[in-house]
Amino acid sequence: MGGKGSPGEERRAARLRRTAAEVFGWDSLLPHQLQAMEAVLAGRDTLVVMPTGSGKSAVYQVPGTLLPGPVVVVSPLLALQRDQIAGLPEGEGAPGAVALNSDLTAGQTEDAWEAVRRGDARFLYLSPEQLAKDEVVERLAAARPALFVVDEAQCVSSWGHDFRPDYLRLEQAVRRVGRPAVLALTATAAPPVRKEIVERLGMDRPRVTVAGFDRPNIRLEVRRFLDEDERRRAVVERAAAEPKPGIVYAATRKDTEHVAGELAGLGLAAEAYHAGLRAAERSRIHDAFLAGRTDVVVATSAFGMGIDKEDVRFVLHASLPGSLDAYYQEIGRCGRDGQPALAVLHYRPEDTGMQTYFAGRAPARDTLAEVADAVHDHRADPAGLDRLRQDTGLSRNRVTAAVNLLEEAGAVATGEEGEVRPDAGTPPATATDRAEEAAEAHRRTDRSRVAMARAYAETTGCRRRFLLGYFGEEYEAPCDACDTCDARGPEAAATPDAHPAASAYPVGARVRHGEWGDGTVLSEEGDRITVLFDRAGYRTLSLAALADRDDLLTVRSREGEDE
DNA sequence: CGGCCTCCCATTAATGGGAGGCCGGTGCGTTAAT
Repeated sequence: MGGKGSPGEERRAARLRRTAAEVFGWDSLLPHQLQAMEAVLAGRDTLVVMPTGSGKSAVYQVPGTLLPGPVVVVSPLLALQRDQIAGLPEGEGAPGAVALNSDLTAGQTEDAWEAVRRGDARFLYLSPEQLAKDEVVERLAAARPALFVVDEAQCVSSWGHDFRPDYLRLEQAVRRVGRPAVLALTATAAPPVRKEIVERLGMDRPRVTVAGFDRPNIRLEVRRFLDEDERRRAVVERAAAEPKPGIVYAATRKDTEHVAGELAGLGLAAEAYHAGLRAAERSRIHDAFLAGRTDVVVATSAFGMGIDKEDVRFVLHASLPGSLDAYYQEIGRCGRDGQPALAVLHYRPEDTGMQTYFAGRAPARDTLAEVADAVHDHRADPAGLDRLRQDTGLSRNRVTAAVNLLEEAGAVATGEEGEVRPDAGTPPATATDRAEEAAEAHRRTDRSRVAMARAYAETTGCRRRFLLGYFGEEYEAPCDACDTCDARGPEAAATPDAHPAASAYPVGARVRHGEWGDGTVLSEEGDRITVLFDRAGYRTLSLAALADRDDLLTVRSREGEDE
């Protein structure tokens, strides 16, 4: 930033400003927005991490209007696709948009493609699953897209490994449609998540724009409980007492019903929300909340994406979330108007049990072996995912997840037409072993994320400092807006004095540990540092112990240096 | 891994306790049955 740039940059900035004003009616662009838009317009791969409501969509909409071809936008929810299209300007000079998904009849699908072909639809919204279909990829390639956008890009990391494995196959899709520039957008991504997004999408030396994470108007609290009934009572009482509207996140569908029932019994307009409800019921609750007719929605993690409501006053958690990535995303839904808001985590040590269970599910060895065998059987004439599914009788998702792991293990590779080729030097049994190791590494990482969420719940230091440190931002405590800063007073809560050994392991340094391998130093809190190991996940290490054994953790390079 | 439900048993007949088993979150797309 700073206004100085090459003549090319200046010209691009001027075009972007003019388009923003004339087509979209936006008179000013934020520095972060403009910076990312310039990179996109110049054809660079770009990663943008910016809070919801700060104009993230504009980063592709404005340059997308100026680019010479259609813009593919991968979006995880059909409801989100509809919202995005509804939010685009209409009228003369405005770019058209279509969504391609299972809502459409065959005729509507043809009409949509025709609109893309004629250039009437400049933005084309798709789920990652659509891009798993050869026909869709071929038609897209023929349309010569100028930009490939991945919205809610944290899904690559959070859903790609199991729940929606097509997220890990977007790189193939990008290549097959002609390798346009890639733009990844997300509101919440810790450094390792950013790294994974860049790697998994095959982004090339991307321009990275990260807006500040701190949300100073959100007060942070954690309450610890031993007894489940006491916790539940505390959640209900707090939700009843605080200014409305608010959201309560619970771990299970049953819990949402239970808490919503109790709140309704107190006379509040409270609703339970989870994926087990019928679609009509879900959208009714969603709309009522946005319209201000609901006091409290008690929900599982299903509720949230696409909630753009400014005046949410609190987000309570009725149990430990699976990661701080998820937690920060969820609490980020309150206080968007800048007015005081509240985030309280109600925690029991037992909560880690269920989160670890959720984190612990990897494909069965039998599944991996069957898929590895099927790929090997087709080595003379490599098969696509559909054929592998027929051969194995496994579900589409399972086959895709297994192929992803085999590919990560270097045992198979996907070709230009979606065909899966075995590596000639890797017999199926070896491929299965290696894929299993890759799955185990993901499991360890997921479990270490649960451990980090627990560490947040149990920290005695400033909560804001802990959270921001997780997202790679240094913060000088006290924040004066969290329970630990309140309890200890400004002096006690201040950033603890660094241990003398801390300077040996600066934040961002790449390190190697005797047992856990390579990793990155994420944060330092007094006498401890937290390191994210590539294979072993998050670990907290005592600086005193490290000082005693200076060969245990060695620094390989500092931040910004090449290894 | 923990919570919750069911079942069974004991026993001042209607509840209480313990053991065992099962379930637990996110969405797309496709398809079969009305």
